[in-house]
Amino acid sequence: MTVRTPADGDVKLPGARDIPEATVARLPVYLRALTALADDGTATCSSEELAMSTGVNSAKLRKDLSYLGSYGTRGVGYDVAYLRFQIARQIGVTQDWPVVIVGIGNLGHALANYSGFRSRGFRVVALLDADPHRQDEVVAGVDVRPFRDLDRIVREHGVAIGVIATPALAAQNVADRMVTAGITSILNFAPTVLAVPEGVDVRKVDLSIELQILAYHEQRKTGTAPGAGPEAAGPVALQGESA
Amino acid sequence: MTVRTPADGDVKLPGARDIPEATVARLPVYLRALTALADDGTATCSSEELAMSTGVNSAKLRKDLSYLGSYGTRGVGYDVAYLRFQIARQIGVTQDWPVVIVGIGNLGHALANYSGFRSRGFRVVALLDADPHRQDEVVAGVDVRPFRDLDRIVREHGVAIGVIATPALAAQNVADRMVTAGITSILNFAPTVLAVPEGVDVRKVDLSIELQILAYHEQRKTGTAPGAGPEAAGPVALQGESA
DNA sequence: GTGAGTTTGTGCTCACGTTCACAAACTCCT
DNA sequence: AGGAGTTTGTGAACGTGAGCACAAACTCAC
Repeated sequence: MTVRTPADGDVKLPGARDIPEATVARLPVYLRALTALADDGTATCSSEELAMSTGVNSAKLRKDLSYLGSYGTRGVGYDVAYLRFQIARQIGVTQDWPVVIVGIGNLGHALANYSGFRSRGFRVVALLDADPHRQDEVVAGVDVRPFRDLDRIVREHGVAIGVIATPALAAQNVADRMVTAGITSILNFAPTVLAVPEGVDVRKVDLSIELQILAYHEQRKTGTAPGAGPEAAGPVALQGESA
Repeated sequence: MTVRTPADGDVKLPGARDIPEATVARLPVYLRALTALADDGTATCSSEELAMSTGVNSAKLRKDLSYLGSYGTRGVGYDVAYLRFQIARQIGVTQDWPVVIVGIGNLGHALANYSGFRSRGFRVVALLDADPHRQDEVVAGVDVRPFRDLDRIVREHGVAIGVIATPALAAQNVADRMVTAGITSILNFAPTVLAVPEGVDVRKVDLSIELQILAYHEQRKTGTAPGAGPEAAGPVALQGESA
């Protein structure tokens, strides 16, 4: 459809048009579904089928894909392998991104062992922890290094993405150090709001926030109170008025 | 402002007006910030201060809070303890919700040990795993039970919220069993799209999707390729046309 | 080649969420 | 008491996203 435009001024590189944020968030889902189809040996699929297995509306899916380009064939559908590659290219996971994980507690262990990283475009190049007691360990084939090695590791491997799995109190300091080292994208599992300079992206994953959102809806579904116990109930004014 | 409406038909219970989804997702963030302020002994805070520490726009914050009711004082700000209670009440975490975690792998361990659950309105009443080898273990003071006990545990404790931390292949089956047992809210860590009946809420947390979203933006910032290596570059047609 | 059937790509409309900007309501000082 | 300063609550404008519905473009059979 870029071909259709009669006299368009801006000459963008092909495939570099800006994709809506909501669409970007769904592309990985499509990518995963397409990978599953490819593994099953399916060669072609319609937007309806793909929509079914990803849980989105088929019209929305087609519109999402149309932002990448016109990669389907009317009357036929999408070529699974081809579309898969195009999405992977747009996301940028045709090659592996080196990542560092900071904080090797329970969660850090789980992340380091998560096989989905490797298979989906990421490679853990280092596990860092400030605690010297942990620095003997070898987790998932990668040995734990002292946190002060961050700069060197980031430089050597060209790391752009960092994962924070530390307690909340350490997170901001870790983030600052990451930014100084040259990391520009951070995935934060610590329950804190991080302050970072312009140009650095932060995404946050927070377990208890997710649960609380569920609790809100759950409360609306059933009466009010959780569990089987009796309730103290009552809106109870409790008004304290400033101190 | 409900008072303002001249002749409104629907008589809702006070505090039961419907809150926009985007606002609901931010309430837990406000709650956490207010808890921190209360622990510091702060009695009062303005929307500007609260906005600062939660990383949102102050106007948005005020509008969010206005959906709960009119709990501030003009010229003064919000009473920390009072607002905190009101938000907790709206979310429904004034009492603890009992939850079950299914799948005690690396991630399950991390979740079971996560102290933020208990302190933020949730109580892990059972850890379930289908693997008999794991059923001797005691994790975080809770012992691991066989998955088939799900129904009984849900019934006994009045569990409404379940967490899935199994491999992708097992997730749908676990979800089905949860729904049958009476669970109506599911937090899914497995990288699969779950099919559930109407009335059941599912929230998904997917590590590699988060990383892929970061990768997309990272790719736009720097040139194109990740790491320090040389690039194969080129948009390369690679057009395969069906198989 | 032509017509019937299928599936994509997209214009349009509506709903939701964000942000601005300002009146209303409060405190504090004189 | 009154005015200056502060902060909330919200109407209104704007931007983004979702979904419908349909023309355009393809395949296949004859």
